[in-house]
Amino acid sequence: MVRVPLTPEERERGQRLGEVLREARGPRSMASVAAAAGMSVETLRKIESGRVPTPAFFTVAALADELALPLAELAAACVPASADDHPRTA
Amino acid sequence: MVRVPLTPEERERGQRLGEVLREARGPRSMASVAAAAGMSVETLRKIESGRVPTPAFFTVAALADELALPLAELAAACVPASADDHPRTA
DNA sequence: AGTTATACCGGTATTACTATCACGCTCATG
DNA sequence: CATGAGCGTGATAGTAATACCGGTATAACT
Repeated sequence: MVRVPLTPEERERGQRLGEVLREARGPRSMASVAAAAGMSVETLRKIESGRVPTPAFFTVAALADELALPLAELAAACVPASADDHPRTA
Repeated sequence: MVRVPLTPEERERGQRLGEVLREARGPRSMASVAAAAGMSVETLRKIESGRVPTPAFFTVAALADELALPLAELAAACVPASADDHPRTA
């Protein structure tokens, strides 16, 4: 296996990412946000629904910027809080 | 064309991303950073060298976390300063 | 009823990312 | 000289992201 398929954990993480983004979009339409962020509506829909669990960095960055969502907060929201991979500051 | 190839601008942006990451890695070896961030050394090398201009969001997030680099700063460093895509506050 | 706007879904096409392998280069050390 | 660590490059393989298309459903408004 050259490229390992996405694990269920990664897919769940993608779902959380999508939920946070949808939350942040609020009442705005998918079309306007997608256009403002420079991507197709299909892509935004798949990201929000979690069907694209690991979007490109700049895709997420453009969305976060457009939605005034801090990137760090967005990344942190995707980790289930107890799954800390760097507990050296704990 | 269903999926548009990456533009030269996107590739340059990827090169800047790689440069910032390499800068942040400092004297640490690629192998240790890649292992700590959960990816192969080849992947890290390609990202740093800009040969992978648009890595996955969580790949970059893991690297930034490992290198103690703020995600927002990293994203901001990839925009050539004058190319502001949201001049509505200007 | 017809139109418009929004959103969801499946399929399809094309490109890009991730990983492994293999080889070459440089430098330091024995 | 041999060896090893670290970095670079190319080929190969397999999965995923992005975009376009057509169809469907719901709600609001004329």
